[in-house]
Amino acid sequence: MDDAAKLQMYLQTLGDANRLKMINYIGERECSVSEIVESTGLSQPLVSHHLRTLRESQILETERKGPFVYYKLKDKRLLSALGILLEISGELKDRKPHEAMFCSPPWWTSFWGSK
Amino acid sequence: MDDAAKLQMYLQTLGDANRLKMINYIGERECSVSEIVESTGLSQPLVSHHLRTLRESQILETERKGPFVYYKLKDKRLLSALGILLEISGELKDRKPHEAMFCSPPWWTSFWGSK
DNA sequence: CGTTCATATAAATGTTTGTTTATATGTTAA
DNA sequence: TTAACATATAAACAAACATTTATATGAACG
Repeated sequence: MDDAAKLQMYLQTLGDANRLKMINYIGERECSVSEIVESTGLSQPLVSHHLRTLRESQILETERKGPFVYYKLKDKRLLSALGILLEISGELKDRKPHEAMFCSPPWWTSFWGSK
Repeated sequence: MDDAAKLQMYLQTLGDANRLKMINYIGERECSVSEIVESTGLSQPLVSHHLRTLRESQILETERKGPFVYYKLKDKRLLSALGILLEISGELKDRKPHEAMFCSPPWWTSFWGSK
């Protein structure tokens, strides 16, 4: 797998509303599956499925603690990149720019409906 | 359309190998469709179709000059963001990092098979 | 051990998406 | 206006993907 393919896979994985919601909720923290299920309002199997995708794309990594499995970002630089992209896309037609969501905390408040 | 949706759309559009190839070829320049067709080796209708997607996502913008239509990036910051993402994804399993493709020229040589 | 809780997987379904083939629109020049 | 070139669109098809429902694995605790 060459670098173009890696980048493509990485971006494709990011380009899903529910997965972005999850990444946004996780941020710089470490979250259990049930926490993500609850905060996103998505079904448990759906969350688990997307988490698998995110893990296989190596965007998230896991650690088991007792009965819980915790997910966190593998590379925090992702937040910077998403910050830029959010800025760019936020300036597109029919809406104006605003505070950055990604980048540095607290950016996980109020935009995605995550609590 | 809220910002989450915009970001999602933006990322989804980026997450395609052929579209990335085209963006990579265009870079900071302004390119005609036939130039892109030739450099990518893709069929003309396919290129035209992807260019439409990129234009509708407001990643590219167009200018007509005589019989030619030129496409260029609407926001050059995209290259910085892609630079970060390329760095991150390049460090993933089964391959090691290397020079950045996006960011500053000449990053459009040699990685995508674009000439 | 057997029950309960947390998470993962499988099969089934409907939708979206990329690609091809064929054709149309638009521009220039003779 | 007709011919030649540049680009765009449409229909048709196949493959990929997100989602649901149902079930399985795995850990803790009585």
